[in-house]
Amino acid sequence: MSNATIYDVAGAAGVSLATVSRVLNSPEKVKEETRLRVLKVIKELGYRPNVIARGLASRKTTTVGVVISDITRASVSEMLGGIADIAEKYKYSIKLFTIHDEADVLDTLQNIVAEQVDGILYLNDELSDKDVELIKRMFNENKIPYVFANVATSDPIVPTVSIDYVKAGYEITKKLIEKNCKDIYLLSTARRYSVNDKKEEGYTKAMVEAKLEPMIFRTSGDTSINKPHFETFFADINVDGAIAVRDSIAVSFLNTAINNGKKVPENLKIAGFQNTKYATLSRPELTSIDIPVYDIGAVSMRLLTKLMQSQDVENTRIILPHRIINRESI
Amino acid sequence: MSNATIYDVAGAAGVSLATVSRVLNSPEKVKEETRLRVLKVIKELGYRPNVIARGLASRKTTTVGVVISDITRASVSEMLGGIADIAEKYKYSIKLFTIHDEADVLDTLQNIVAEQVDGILYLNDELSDKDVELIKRMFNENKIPYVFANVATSDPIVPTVSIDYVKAGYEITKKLIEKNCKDIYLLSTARRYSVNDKKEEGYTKAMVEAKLEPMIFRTSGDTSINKPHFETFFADINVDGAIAVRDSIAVSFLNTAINNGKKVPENLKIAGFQNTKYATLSRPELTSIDIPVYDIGAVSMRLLTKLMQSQDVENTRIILPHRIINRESI
DNA sequence: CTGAAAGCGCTTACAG
DNA sequence: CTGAAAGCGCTTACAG
Repeated sequence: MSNATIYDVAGAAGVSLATVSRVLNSPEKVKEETRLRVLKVIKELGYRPNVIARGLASRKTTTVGVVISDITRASVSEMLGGIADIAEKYKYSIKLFTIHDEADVLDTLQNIVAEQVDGILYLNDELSDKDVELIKRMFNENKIPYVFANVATSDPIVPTVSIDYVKAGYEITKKLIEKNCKDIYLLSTARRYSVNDKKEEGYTKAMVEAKLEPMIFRTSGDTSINKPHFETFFADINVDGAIAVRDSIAVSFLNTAINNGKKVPENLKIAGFQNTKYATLSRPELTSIDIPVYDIGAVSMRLLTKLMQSQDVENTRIILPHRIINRESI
Repeated sequence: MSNATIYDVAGAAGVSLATVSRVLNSPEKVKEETRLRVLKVIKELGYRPNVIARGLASRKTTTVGVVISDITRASVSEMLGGIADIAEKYKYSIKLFTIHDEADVLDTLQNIVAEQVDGILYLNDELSDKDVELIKRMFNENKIPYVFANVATSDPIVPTVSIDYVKAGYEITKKLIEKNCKDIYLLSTARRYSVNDKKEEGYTKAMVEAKLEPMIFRTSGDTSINKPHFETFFADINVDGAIAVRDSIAVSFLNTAINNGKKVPENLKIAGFQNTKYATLSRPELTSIDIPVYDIGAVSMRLLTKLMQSQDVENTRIILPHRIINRESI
């Protein structure tokens, strides 16, 4: 079946292999009659150019590397969906790379470069500015275009697609304040993610503006760990508002609150981040900030295609809109 | 940096490029002294072999293709995690392919073959036996090893890693029957997935054995669609037990039941499939069948590595264990 | 143990 | 518009 090579096609069509190659890559240079004949043979033989050989000869692999740190996080698959759809549209293949240790990040990056991808998409929300600097230098040295997706960096040069997490944190906090909450906690993660830092920044700004004291409670994203944390929390803390950096944390907090006799939203208002299925499946349903994860993936990939084709890009720092989805918990 | 080629290394080490290649691929054939010298130069120059050139010359790309139909499903990312971990261990790269239309499946498969991957992992739970037949033939013709992950096929030849969905469906139904439920519904999807068919098969078997009438209610996985379905359901149906093919469907059903005055588990018992976070975040917490998604990915990938290296594999149809996680909803 | 040479399946100037 | 030839960066028999 499709183990025919370009020589087989050339032979059967009575042309040289150069002409077959042109039919595929710059058809306008081939006389229509010849082109049609070659195309016919290609179809009959089920010929598909060997992508590897083409990659070596042309020095373009039409492959992008997608780098992910924690692949098991739910939002990743949705973002991959956006990436895959756009990649397909522009005929790029996707190679997946996972990074575990901060330790071997450099080694992994070198491997990725050796894989000869035409561009790189870096998905990550827990990168420090130092990491970003390292990655940036690495890719620049090898002249390989890259885009960060859903990374909150302060570097003004790095191509990024994200939302404005500071603003989102600010807005949702403001909303609770307007509803007369005074003791508003931010439920964040013990591990520092750059995007959570931004949410905290927005939260803190709103609190300080309202002359309220910012209070950040750090716990784990793992329900079995945060549940006991929240139990002790309710034992001795006054709280009438809470914003969690993830929906799942918000729902876990909400359930514990109800167990402890709190009425939501009457005397405790809760909001989450990400607007996942958790938000609609909780009782009461959760107000949450919708983050266009699919779009972040798709727009990143689109931006990367432009960069790979050296197109002029007016803006390499793209902020996508978020919005608050109002439900019953506020 | 790492734009050095094998020629640069050979030159700097005073050997031929063949020797450099041997140091990398069959070091035992090279005198230790020479090997050490070459290795030193490789390190100094930061040389990494061009993966594409190697792929062309050796006809092995050390890349596996992972084919996914619905990439946005939550279980996919966990399965990818298992795949990625094992792939890394055995030094394989992962190329991702998504299939949308049943229509162009053949075309996509041909593309994948043209990508010269050494093996293919097919993740899918909605394949018909006819599709499986097609895919099988395609890959066999091109002599490319493959494994189906989480696919329920009846074909006894196809390499597969999955759980016994019939048994799981049977066991959970039996459990409800033992708890004296009589009117037990299976909440399944309108769209037919092969794994859901298996769950239905097990459910039906248990019901018939107990001389109860099997009743399958088909709805959507989308909460906004199934919620109104469930509202009308409760308007005129007697039910004291329900098994949903997914946790999210179970939780949606559970919430609607409670809204309609049902007491769970007192007069309605509910179970789900997959044991996701939804199960622990619902009130009451959901009893669910745990499916080792990460393991399915990891074991599939491991099996594929064996197949790619033409190792003798005693068993190419692997059934992983599942178990019922008992919580409050039963 | 090592090197010279052919070859993997393409692309792409260079002639004509 | 088309063909002959060099080359992409490796691997791998084949000699020695």
